[in-house]
Amino acid sequence: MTFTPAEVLRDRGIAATAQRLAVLRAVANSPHITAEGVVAFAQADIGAISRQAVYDALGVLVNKGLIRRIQPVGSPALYEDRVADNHHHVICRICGVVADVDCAVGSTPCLRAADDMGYEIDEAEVAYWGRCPTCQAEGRTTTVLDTPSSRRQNQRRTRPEELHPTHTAKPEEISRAI
Amino acid sequence: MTFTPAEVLRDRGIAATAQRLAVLRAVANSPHITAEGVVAFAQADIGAISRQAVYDALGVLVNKGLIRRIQPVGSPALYEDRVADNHHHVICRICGVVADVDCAVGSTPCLRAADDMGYEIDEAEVAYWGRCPTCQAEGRTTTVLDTPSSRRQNQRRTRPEELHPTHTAKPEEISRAI
DNA sequence: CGTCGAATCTTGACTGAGTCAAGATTTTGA
DNA sequence: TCAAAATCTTGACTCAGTCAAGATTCGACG
Ligand SMILES: [Mn+2]
Ligand SMILES: [Mn+2]
Ligand SMILES: [Zn+2]
Ligand SMILES: [Zn+2]
Repeated sequence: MTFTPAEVLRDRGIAATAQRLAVLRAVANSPHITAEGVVAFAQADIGAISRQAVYDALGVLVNKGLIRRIQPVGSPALYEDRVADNHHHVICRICGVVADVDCAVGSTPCLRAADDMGYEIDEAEVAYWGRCPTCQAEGRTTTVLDTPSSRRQNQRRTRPEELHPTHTAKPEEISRAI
Repeated sequence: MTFTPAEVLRDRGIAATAQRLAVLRAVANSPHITAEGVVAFAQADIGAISRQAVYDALGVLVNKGLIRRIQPVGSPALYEDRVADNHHHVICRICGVVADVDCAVGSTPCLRAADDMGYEIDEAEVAYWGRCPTCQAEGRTTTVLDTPSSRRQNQRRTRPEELHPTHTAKPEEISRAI
């Protein structure tokens, strides 16, 4: 037995409104979509929906585990319906495009810190940073994500590893890494 | 030979202004401080400084590698001067407090995705999520980070793993994890 | 030392992404 | 069917940060 989206919503204990169903379709249709993107899609889909309703729907759908919210630095939140698996995201430093990646290290990689500082740790969230195939092909080496004022401060060609020093590694170190 | 902060700044090719030195002192004084925190500290320190000057200074100091910016979800950016090593952050889901953690898996953990999607990956950024010792001691189990509207939607006791499904693991899985 | 151009700082308006609050509408389960 | 609860609409509002233009300061050079 397969369930309609409306049944899935009621099963989770929330009302199956036209707005929520439209939001669900928007997210299913375009992975890593922004809230504004959902607004546009859903308005085209069902004719009208308020921005607040979209934010509310995205919020409960995230809480109920039907969709996932990711919040890359420097970008508004993105939503996707790929919730069943463990996956991370790789973000292009140049153009900001986001892609899914599985993690190499088993099913719960990096889920232990060297010293947990007394915290009960239940999740390790990983964001990979790099340069996407398109930006490589176009030979782009400067970010288009910087603001004009930071670009002013930063006339030299910025090498990415200078921006994000943590866990920076040379290619051969990457090969060695577990 | 040890260098004065002013010398360090000039060495990196930027002017040693009173504002930048005050920002540097603010960050050195309180790890994981917000920009607003820096404004307050620096104003007490040198009498007056504009908010824009603080943002500008934080920006160039980050670009020059003298300080590090971290941007936890749901929090304004935080700044610290611990830049020499690889370290990550663990964030309390209940109260939002941030602590430093080293990563367990060698010096470049998680720096390889299963499939790099054609990206040139140069960094893996890890955020650990959990419950801090204080919140454990106080027996707090509900977030104080949610907004009122999301709290309205979310009457049941929220178990953290329901909020952040990625890399969720039971304790025994954590023990098994590399 | 003084000077001068570049770098930096101040001021104040402005933006994007998201939230709040109150009242109207819709959904659901009895 | 019908009311109570949940949800949606509207429009103001907030927060963190950015923009732009002009004033001030820094520091390399003479
Ligand atoms: Mn994804
Ligand atoms: Mn830190
Ligand atoms: Zn790109
Ligand atoms: Zn806490």
